[in-house]
This record gives sequence, structure tokens and C-alpha cells, in this order.
Amino acid sequence: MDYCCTPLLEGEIDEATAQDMAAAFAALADPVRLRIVSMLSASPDGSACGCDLEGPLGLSQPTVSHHLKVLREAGVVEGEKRGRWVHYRVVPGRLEDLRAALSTKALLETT
Amino acid sequence: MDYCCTPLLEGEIDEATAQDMAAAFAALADPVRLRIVSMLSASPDGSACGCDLEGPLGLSQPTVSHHLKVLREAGVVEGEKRGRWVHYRVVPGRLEDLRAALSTKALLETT
DNA sequence: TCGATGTATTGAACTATATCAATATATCGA
DNA sequence: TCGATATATTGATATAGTTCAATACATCGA
Repeated sequence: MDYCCTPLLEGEIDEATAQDMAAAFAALADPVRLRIVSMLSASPDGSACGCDLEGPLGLSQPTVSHHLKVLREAGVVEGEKRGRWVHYRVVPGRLEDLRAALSTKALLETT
Repeated sequence: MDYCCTPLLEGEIDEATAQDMAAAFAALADPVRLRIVSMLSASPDGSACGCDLEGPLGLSQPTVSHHLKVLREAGVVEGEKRGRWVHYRVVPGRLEDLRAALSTKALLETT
């Protein structure tokens, strides 16, 4: 075997960590879900119920519910049931954590 | 109609922006690609050729080539051809840009 | 209690993605 | 030139994700 450069294989993330990070980014890797997050963030009180999202997104109620579930399971949003409605909001600090994941030593030490 | 809270719809990102951001995150939403990025970052000179990745990743050459293409098209890595090899490295500043996207006014102003 | 409304789930159709075998292209060394 | 090696592409297959219609569940108001 004939290598083009020095072997690397030191300091990179393991498979399990890669799985975790990928799952988190996958939740944000959809334009509808990004819009939901931004709509929640941009609302006056930082929250909204599903019924407020369907119209602006132009999607059916089950589809919006599906995306909210994906965001919930990824820990990006959380829902609080109040009577008939579920008030969704972005989990405080969660996006900051994802940002931090992009600046771990393993991922950013490029020089 | 009977709304559960004040209408939001001000300040959220538009469809086009959502598409762009989603594409960037989609490139990172895969454990194999995250490992590739970390391996490139962790290597002594910040670069590696495809042949150095196949073994550690345990994937075939075409599969690795496919993932490198996805990362290239997303602007996350870039390749420089040197003879038989293509030296890949993380595009400087690209991950920082993605981090910044997670802290835009529209996405983080939750209060 | 009963109808209306908000939310969640199920099932199906469609699309996108990941993976590999086979093949093609390019470059180096003998 | 010819064989070996690194990379890219094509085609096929399997899996995962998006979307909606239909349905179920929960809660409020009359």
C-alpha cells in the first residue's frame, strides 16, 4: 500500500458520537422545520400552537404535526398542553448546544 | 376562527432561506459525513485523500466518493487534485458560517 | 351530553438517500 | 506502452423521509 499523506486516525469522533450529532442536524435539515423553529422564535411570546402554523406553512395538519414530533424527539422544541392547544416553543439553549457541536476540537481544529 | 395566542408571522425566515439552510444542515446530517469532516480536521495537515478514508470508515470507494461529493456540493469540503490523489480538506470558515446561521436573529430571539 | 375544534396516529403513495458492483477516466511507475 | 492505483460515474437495490386522507383522541362550549 502506498499512502498519499500521513495517516490520520487520531482525534476524530467515534461512530456513536457521529450518530448523535447527525440525528440533531437531521432535525434541522428540512426547510419546513427550520421555518417552524424561526416562527416560534419570532413570535411575540416565543411560542405558538400547531393551528397557527398550518396556514402560513401551507401544509396539512398531520404534516405539521409530524414535523413538530420530529423536532420534539430531537429536543429542539417542547410542547405544553393548555386545554385544547399545545403551545410549542424552542427548547432554551438547545440551538446553542448544536452550535457548540460544530466547534468541538475534533471538528474545527483544521490547522 | 379562534386563536390560542397572538399571531406571529413576523421576522421568520422565508422559504428560500429555509431551503439554503436545510441543504447545509443536510450535508452534516449523516454520521459518515460527520466522521469524514472530523477525520479531515483531525489529520496532521488538515487534509486527506479518499483512499485514506475508506478503510477506517469501512465503506466502499464509491460510497466514500459519493459522500465527498455531497460535502463538496454543500461547500463543506474542497478537493485539490495532486497527481493520482485528491486532497480533501474542510473549507476554512464554512463550519463557522453554519454556526452563525444557528444564531440569526430570526432563529434565536426567543424572548 | 353533544357538536366543534385542536392534536396525534395510521396507512399509502411518492420522493430522496445510502450503499455497492461494475465500469470509466486519469495518472504514475516500470 | 502497459499495468497498477486513485477517483468518479452509472445502475440497481434497500431504506428512510415527506406528505396527505382518513381516523382517533381530547377538550371546550352550549
